[in-house]
Amino acid sequence: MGIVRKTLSVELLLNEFKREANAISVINLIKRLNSKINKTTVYRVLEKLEEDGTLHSFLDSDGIRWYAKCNSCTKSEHHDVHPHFQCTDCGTIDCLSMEVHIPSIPNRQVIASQILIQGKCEICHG
Amino acid sequence: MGIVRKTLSVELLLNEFKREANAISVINLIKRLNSKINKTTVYRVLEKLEEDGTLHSFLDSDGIRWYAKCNSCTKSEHHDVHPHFQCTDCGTIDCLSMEVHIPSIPNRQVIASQILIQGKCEICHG
DNA sequence: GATATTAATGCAACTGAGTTGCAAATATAA
DNA sequence: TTATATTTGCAACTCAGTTGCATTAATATC
Repeated sequence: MGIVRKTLSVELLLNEFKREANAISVINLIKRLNSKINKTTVYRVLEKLEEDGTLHSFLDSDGIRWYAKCNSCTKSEHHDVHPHFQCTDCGTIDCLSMEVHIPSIPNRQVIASQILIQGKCEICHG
Repeated sequence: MGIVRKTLSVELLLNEFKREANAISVINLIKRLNSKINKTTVYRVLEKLEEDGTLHSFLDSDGIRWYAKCNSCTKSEHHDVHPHFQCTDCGTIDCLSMEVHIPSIPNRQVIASQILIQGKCEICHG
């Protein structure tokens, strides 16, 4: 159903993404907003923001859920299909603004793909 | 440390992969071998078989761990780097014997990548 | 602005995949 | 055959994420 009411929880969560260029794990968001929002609410608001096309989510190599801003998605069309890059040193994840071409596969219909690239980020690589 | 002793648990688990072309989730293996092997042992043996380069593991879009046979990996070299395809209808996952090219990224060092493609498999696509 | 309606929230308890510590069992070396 | 070191089962635990329900708060209506 997406976000219907402009509540404090929605505002606080959107704020976190305004001042953060990278993706943020749900675990981290729960910690950051610990004194202000209940963890159940964090999960529920994030889910709605994803439905709206405001955020998108994905899992890292440990199965932990992360969220990041969408660039040009809407409620009906989610076209934020890019790889995510996780630094093996600092753990930071960010969205890569590039396309990885998935070749078509005989007798199969490709609907979506999730790509997680692991390596050293700009800072830790140096 | 990998597999050191040829135990019944190792044999039973390897058997499951001998008669299965596709990947198998740990959950499924625990169910299949429920009366024969304790779940802790299933996790531990799979871990060792992965160290040996006999199996490789990955997570699906729900964060559930799956295992599949390796083709040409050894204890020291794991080069089974291929995408996995999960059918959104039947849930089956299999390894795709193709390479997806990950372009090099400025100022970053790419170490590994995990690609999960979702769509309709050969059977469900029909 | 006051009140009714409905969505959103907090809380506590739960779920389920995966892990840990330890004593008992079993494969291999001696 | 016995010693020793690995493997196993069990029970209890961890922790991310979910559920049900009563309470609170945002919006619509009067």
